[in-house]
Formats: sequence, C-alpha cells, structure tokens
Amino acid sequence: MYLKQQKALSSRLLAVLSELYQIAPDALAIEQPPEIKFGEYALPLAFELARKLRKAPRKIAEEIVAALGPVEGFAGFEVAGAGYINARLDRGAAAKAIAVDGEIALEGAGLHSLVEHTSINPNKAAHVGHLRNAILGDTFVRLLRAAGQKVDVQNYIDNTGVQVADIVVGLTHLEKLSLGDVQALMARLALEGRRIDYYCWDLYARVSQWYEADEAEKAARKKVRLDTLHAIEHGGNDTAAIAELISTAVLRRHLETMLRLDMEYDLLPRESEILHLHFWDLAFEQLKDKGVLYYETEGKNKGCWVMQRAGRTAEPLREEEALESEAANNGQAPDEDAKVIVRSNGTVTYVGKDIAYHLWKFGLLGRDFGYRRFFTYPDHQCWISAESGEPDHPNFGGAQAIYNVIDSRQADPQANVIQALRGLGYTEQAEHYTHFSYEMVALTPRCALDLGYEVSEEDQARPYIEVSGRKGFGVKADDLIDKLIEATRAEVDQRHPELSEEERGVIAKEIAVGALRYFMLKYTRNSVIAFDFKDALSFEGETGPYIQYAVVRTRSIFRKAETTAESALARMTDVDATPYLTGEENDGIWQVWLRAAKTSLLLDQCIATAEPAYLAKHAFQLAQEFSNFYRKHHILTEADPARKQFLLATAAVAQRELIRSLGWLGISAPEVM
RNA sequence: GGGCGAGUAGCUCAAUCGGAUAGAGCACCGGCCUUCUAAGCCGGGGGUUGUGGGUUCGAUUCCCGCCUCGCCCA
Repeated sequence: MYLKQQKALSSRLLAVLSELYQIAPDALAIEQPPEIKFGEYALPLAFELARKLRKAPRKIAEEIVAALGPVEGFAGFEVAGAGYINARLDRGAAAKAIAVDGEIALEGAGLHSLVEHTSINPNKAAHVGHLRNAILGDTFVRLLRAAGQKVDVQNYIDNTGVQVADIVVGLTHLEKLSLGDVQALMARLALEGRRIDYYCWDLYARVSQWYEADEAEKAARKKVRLDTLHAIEHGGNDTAAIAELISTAVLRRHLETMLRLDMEYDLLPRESEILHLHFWDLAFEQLKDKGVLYYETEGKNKGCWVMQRAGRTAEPLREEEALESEAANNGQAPDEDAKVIVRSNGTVTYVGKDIAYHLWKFGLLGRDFGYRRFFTYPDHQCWISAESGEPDHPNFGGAQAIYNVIDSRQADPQANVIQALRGLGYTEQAEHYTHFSYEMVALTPRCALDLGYEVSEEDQARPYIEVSGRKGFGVKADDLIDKLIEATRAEVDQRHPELSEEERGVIAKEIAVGALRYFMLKYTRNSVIAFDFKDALSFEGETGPYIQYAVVRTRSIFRKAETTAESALARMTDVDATPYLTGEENDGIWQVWLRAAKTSLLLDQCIATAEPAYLAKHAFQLAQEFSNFYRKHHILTEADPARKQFLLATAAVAQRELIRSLGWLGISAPEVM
C-alpha cells in the first residue's frame, strides 16, 4: 500500500511540476517524516526548486499544494517548516487497503539472478565469519525470490587450492598416512561420531605451525607444500585422491552445518572442474583477442600476461596528468601497476581462473560443467560440478545478474574480474555484477580469553581480533549453534514444562536460529562484528527472539479469541476504521498499520542497496510498535464489538507482516515460546 | 608508497539523494505481572557526530587538510 501510494503521489507531483513550472525532473525525493504528526510522506522538493525558480521555498510549496488538488487515498497536503510539503494518508481507507493488500510488485520480477555465498575452503570447520557470509547470502536469496526473481544459489568450492593442500600435507607428512590410511581414519572418525571438519580444524593449525617451526627445514617444507598443491591440481594420483576424499567429506559437513540454519544450495561448482575442463583456455583466447591482456616485455612483469588494473580507466588523461605520468614513466616505461594474470612460468593466477568462471556465470564462456547429484534436501536437489556428469540435469549459469557474497578483503580481485568483463565488451554484465561485500567477524579480546586462547597485551588493547583458521583461532559454527540451542532449550524447558520433549526441542531450535540469524543481519555489511557470546546469546532487546515473541503474542490472542488472523483481516471490509485511527491518541495504533504497510518498500530498498540489515531493522521496529500497542490496548476484553474487530485486525496485520519479514530473514515464528 | 573502509551516548550499532528536536539495543537508576505470554511495557540520566577548514537556506552525510584504527595492493 505504502509504495503504491508513494508512486501515485510521485506521478501526480510530476504532472503538477510540469503544469506549473514546465519542468520534468527524473525522480522526486520522497522522504518519510521523522514524526507521525508530519504525515506519511515528506517532500523537500521546494528547497531544490527555490534556486532554480528564484522564489522562496515556502512560496513554491504553497503553490504546489494549491495545484495538487485531491489525490485518491490522501486526506490532504500541507506546507510545514521552511518549505516542506507533508502528505497525509486517509488512515481509514489506507487500513482497508493494507488489510487486503500484500503489495510487493517490484521491478526486476522474472530476472534470472545468481547468488554465490558460503564458499568455505573445504579443509576445516566453518566458523562465525563463514556464518555471516552464509546468512547474508541466504537472506539475500530469499529477498530476491520474494521480489519474484529466479535465483540460483551457488557455493563455490576451492577444492584444489593451497588450503586443501595444507590439510593433505598434514595427513601425509605429519600423520604419515597413505590413501588407505586416510580412508581408515575417516571410517574411524565416523564410527566414533567425531566431526571430520573439527579434526581438520586442529590439523590445519598444526600444519601451519609446522611450516614455520624449524628454520632449517623451512624451505624443504614449503617445497612439500608446493609439490602437494601441484599434485592436487594435476589430478590422477594418490595425493589428489586424498584431497578429493577429505575435501568432499568436509564439504558435506559444511552443508549439514548450514542446513541447521535452513540454508540450501542448488549447485556446488568446484575449482577442480574449472581446471580440468580448461575453462581458462577459452577465457585466455577471448582476453587476448580483445586486447584485455597483453604480453609484458619489460620491467618486473616481463614475460607475464597482464591486465590494466581497475580504476585505471582507458579514458584519456587530462593534459597535466598525461604530462606528469609521462615524465614519471620516462616515456615508454611499462605499467608496473598492471595485474598479472598469467605468470612468466605459465601458471594462471586466481584472478585469471575467476574471470573464466565468471564468463561461465553469464553464459559467455562457450563451455559448461558436467553435473552430478550431490546432496539431497527434503524438497530439492543440490548438484555438484563434474568432468563428466549425469545426462539429465537442470541448466546452471547464464544468469542476467550475479551477486558474490565475498568479504571486503577481496574487493581488489573482484574489481579486476569486473574490469576484465568490461574490457571484453560485456558492459551490461559488468553493470549487473555485484560484489556483495561485507566486513569480517572478529572476536573481542574478552571472548578470546574466555575461549582459552592466549592473547597478547597488544591484542588485548584492541577492540577486536581477527579470526584465523591458520592459527585455529575462532569460534566454530556448530559449537555456537550448539551453545545457542542449549541456552534456548533451558529457557523453553522452564517456561513450558507441559510440552513434550520433541516440541520443546523444535521451539528451542527455532529460537536459536532466530537469535543467530538476526544477530548476523542487524549489522550493516561494512561494519566489523566484534563477536562476543554475551551479545550473540542475548534474547532480549533488538534480537530475533524479541520479534518472534511479538508473533507468539499475536498467535495467543487469536487462539483465545477463537478466530484467525486471516478472518480478522477479511472482516476489515465491514469495519469503519477511521474513528479508531484518527487523532493523536490513536497515533500508536496507526504506527502499527503504517509500518506494516512498508514491508514491500523495505524489500525494494534492501535489494537496491544489497543491504538486508534494513529489513531486520524494519521487523524489529514493527515488533516494537506492536508490543507497545499490545500493552496499551487490551483486545480480548474490549467491550465495543466493532472496535474489538478493529483491534484484532491490527494484531493480524502486524502478525502477517512480521511473519513475512522474518521469513525473508530465514527466521520462523514458533506457536509458543 | 598507493587504494578501500571506519571513527556518532559508558559499550555495540542506526540515521534513505544533504533535511525537521542525531535514534535503537545493552549497561545503569526508578516504576509496572488478580486482565490477551514480563524473552515484555513505561519513565530517567547520558552527544562539541575524531579534528581544522570549505561548499549552502540547511552537513553525521559532500569537498580539502590532518590524526587514529583496520584491510588490500606493491
């Protein structure tokens, strides 16, 4: 409703501007007033026009208001302050519309997009940083789907990289295991109910130390690492077989961990196939043909295929810049800042392989993966890349828009890939390539000490300490989830001894997931999360459980009223809500309706800015306004039957929008809690 | 050395394209459970938005300098 009325207002205003001043701006700024007494929409446009028209803003605002006339759904317009135009909705009519209208209807419906998230190196357990990535990605997928887009969810697996090589070195050189021994080890771990990813967590930390431990052996050990990496990349040997075995087992564990938080994937593209299916060769041809890559014959990058770095535009430099640059470069000197794509020894860098992979994502490579079934969810299938796959598989790749959920440290390589696409002439694709960047999750020094890690004095003085898989320093995802469930379970046991063991377990899990997902979503993306158990295990205030609790309250009302939210909304057609919504004394109730009406607007904003935190905030604010309303207006004891109907509808609309918003955040609302 | 991000209440964070009295949560203090679930509600204190300039009707927001922290590249 809110978005629809905003558009109606906008188009009426454009007509008025054209009529009065013969101007046609591209877009009008429509704001939400800071206080309800200013109405529902605020228009600062008179300020902008003041200079152009050489008139006082207030005068312009008055002229516009006079020319507006009645607009359907609006109660009126007024000039406020130095020249704001405030628009007021007809509250009664709005409430009726909100009751029947779920809205949405956003641009971009039908678009085929691809979201890549999680992408954990399959060599150790997932930690809190990975959780932030996956929760952000999964939530964004839900948002895009809510807006009507067709979304493929991909989890890229670097199964032939240096991190997997490190684990293989650990198994073969520290543990001195053969391929057969590794198989036996995995069987034993499974039998003992131990998690392979946890085993690797410790082993990875040990290997990282082992490389550095002995100064005399350092070079030899680094060579072991490199040889192992090459053997894995090459494939067809025991080393590669061990890597395949262990990385696949760890990958399965990651999928299980993420499934605990209701996250599913459609496809797991792996680096091994990108290598073995020679994606790079095709990309290399395109890049050479279009002159994106050139062979450097001078300087430190001599013998490499390099690419001009993003930010260095091909546009001509301004004269003084050109002169300066020429002087500095002494005429013909090579671009030392260029990004190396193929090293002088012929190996391809990570960015090179990534360019090839992204050409595939947009359907521009001219080659496809094979696909095999890998992991079965209750209601759908997750596929994995393969050299030769099963004949019948869904189509992947060829997306119109892509989103890569990758932390902000990868901004530079991501920019290079976009630059390459642009250089190849794929401008449209480059425009629809979003590096969905986010900051890391770090631990507070307090948290690190609590976990028993040694923390230097220097680190203790910092606000946060970066998580490091290499040092085995961090909070494992499953440990955190276990801890959360334990805490919610204790609370549910105490509050609902009448429920069965199983019921209490389900509720505890729902609350734990709600707490964790909300915790990761309430921060905007470029804010570092300094993780602390105290905050993450909190169920009060701005948390998931607070919002879930508001829904539980509405459920309880409808149970006792022996009706449903749906029927309460359906009956709104017979209720004249105007008397219950008009006047300052009813602003609180109107706030609930108004906030509820904004869900689609928030969905739109979240997608446009790739920022799920706004929706998290919206759900919290709606829950707050409902809680306020709940305390103030006792529904079940309301004597006036018409007013009671209206109050029930208020609870119903709050419930509908809370459940919807929570659903997009990947959070369910229990029946009781 | 170059690039990116950040600096807002005691703490953790918001603040839409530059907009009306800079808002939440936590913590602290004081109230509210014989009425729909107190994982809640109400009230209170708490701010030179790192710093110095500039742009203008108006700056947490934009521009320039400086300081501090983090990350990336070399």
